[in-house]
Amino acid sequence: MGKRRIIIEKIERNERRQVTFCKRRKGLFQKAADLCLLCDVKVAVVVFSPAGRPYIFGHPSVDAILDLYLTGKNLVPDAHANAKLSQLCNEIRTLQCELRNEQARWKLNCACAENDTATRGGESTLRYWWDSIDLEHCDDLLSLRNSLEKLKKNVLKRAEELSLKAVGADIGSTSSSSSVGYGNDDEHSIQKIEASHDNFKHLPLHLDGGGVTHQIVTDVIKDDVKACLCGGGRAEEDGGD
Amino acid sequence: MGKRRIIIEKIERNERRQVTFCKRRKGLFQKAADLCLLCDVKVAVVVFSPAGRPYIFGHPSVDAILDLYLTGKNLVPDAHANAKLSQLCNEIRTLQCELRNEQARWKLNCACAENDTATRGGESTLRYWWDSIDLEHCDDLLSLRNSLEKLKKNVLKRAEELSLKAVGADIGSTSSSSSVGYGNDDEHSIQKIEASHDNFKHLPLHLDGGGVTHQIVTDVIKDDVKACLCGGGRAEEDGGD
DNA sequence: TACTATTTATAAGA
DNA sequence: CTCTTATAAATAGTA
Repeated sequence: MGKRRIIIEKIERNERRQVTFCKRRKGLFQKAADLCLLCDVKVAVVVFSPAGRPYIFGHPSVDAILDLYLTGKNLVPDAHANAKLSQLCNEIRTLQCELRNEQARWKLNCACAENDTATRGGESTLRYWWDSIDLEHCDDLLSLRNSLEKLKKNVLKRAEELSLKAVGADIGSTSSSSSVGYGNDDEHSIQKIEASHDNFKHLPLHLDGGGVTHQIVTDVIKDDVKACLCGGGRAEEDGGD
Repeated sequence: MGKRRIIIEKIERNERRQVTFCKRRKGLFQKAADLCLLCDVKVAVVVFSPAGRPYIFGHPSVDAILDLYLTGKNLVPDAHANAKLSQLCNEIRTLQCELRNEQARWKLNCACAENDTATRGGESTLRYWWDSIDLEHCDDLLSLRNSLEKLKKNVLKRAEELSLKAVGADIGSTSSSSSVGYGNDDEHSIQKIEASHDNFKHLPLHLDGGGVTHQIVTDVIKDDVKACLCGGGRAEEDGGD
């Protein structure tokens, strides 16, 4: 959202990074505040600058929310599984971000090469410069895409195994989990975890909503993505563990 | 950022609120992730849905960050004062949000009244419909503005008193605060708190950056803002407590 | 700091 | 939910 698109990676120039930190920290806190008011929810945000200086936002208060979170983690571990789901989704989102970066870098190269070609027949239904890249006809990206397909299958399978292992016994028992304010959202509940596998059928493009259930899945993803980025070396085995 | 501007207040329609919650939660987590990568900082976000379901984001991990925060709070209280500053700024931001809402509501009314007038001479250098409101010539808003001026002075004064009380003794002693990773940001440090009063000279329009130092200030602000919204009843006394 | 040109995020609608 | 579209917000680069 600036004068030009940027790659989401560490900003090396110190001063610029500092400025961005201020701007985006403010933005983040504002978003958090909006979320609180609009949806009537509790939100806590803790940010540590590189130097270790803490910045916080909390509604109704950081400490109250952290208490709630930490207490709940101990008292209602199965409800807490939900949190892990969302965390996993977020980690995946971060990885996606890195993937997008790589893709963008490639496309930047391609765009330079195609530059003259594009100049004459400039019809420009394209909204972004990388729209002109045809994923199907780019060998590098094609292999990347294949790797992602594999990745998707791996994740899906792991998710299934792990969520069964982690919450299997709890699914169906609708009680015993509303002590500290933990409970069911509207009409949905823990069963959502079961349904969440479906969301992973859309990986790697649609990760929002559901989730998976275990740290290991993250590791799998990290390895696979790494493999993808290195040229699709691994990510071949379908099951493993 | 939608088809039309919305007021930041609780969405009453249940289904719509749920949708917004999902979208904005995702957005918030995405922003947090971006901040981590771009600025190489640690971020933890905890969100509790109305039903008490927890959603979290953390980099490197929620628990690690909460540990760091809670530990630091106990061990290095003066460094932790920084956090309180940022929290205060955020509360103010939330209040500002409410003010904006009131303003928007007023302007919406005004806009309806002015509607025909605007239709003919439609030069439209205006980017938003409320740009057509002239603060100087609107009696209601003028009194609001006056109240805000008073508010600003009150806050400024309180900030001074309280930051002296809270950190006074620590200013100048540059040691004793780098145990848990807490330390000075770049070249700035606790002295920043001292300088932060300056930021309040820009209240109520520019609240980012510095901060004040105590809960009471928040209360003052809340009272004054409330007074402003009720028509500028109080917020007159300059010193008070 | 403030200012814009742009890119993002999202409120509605299908 | 998911996808699209019209708009409002956020913010990168700049003076």
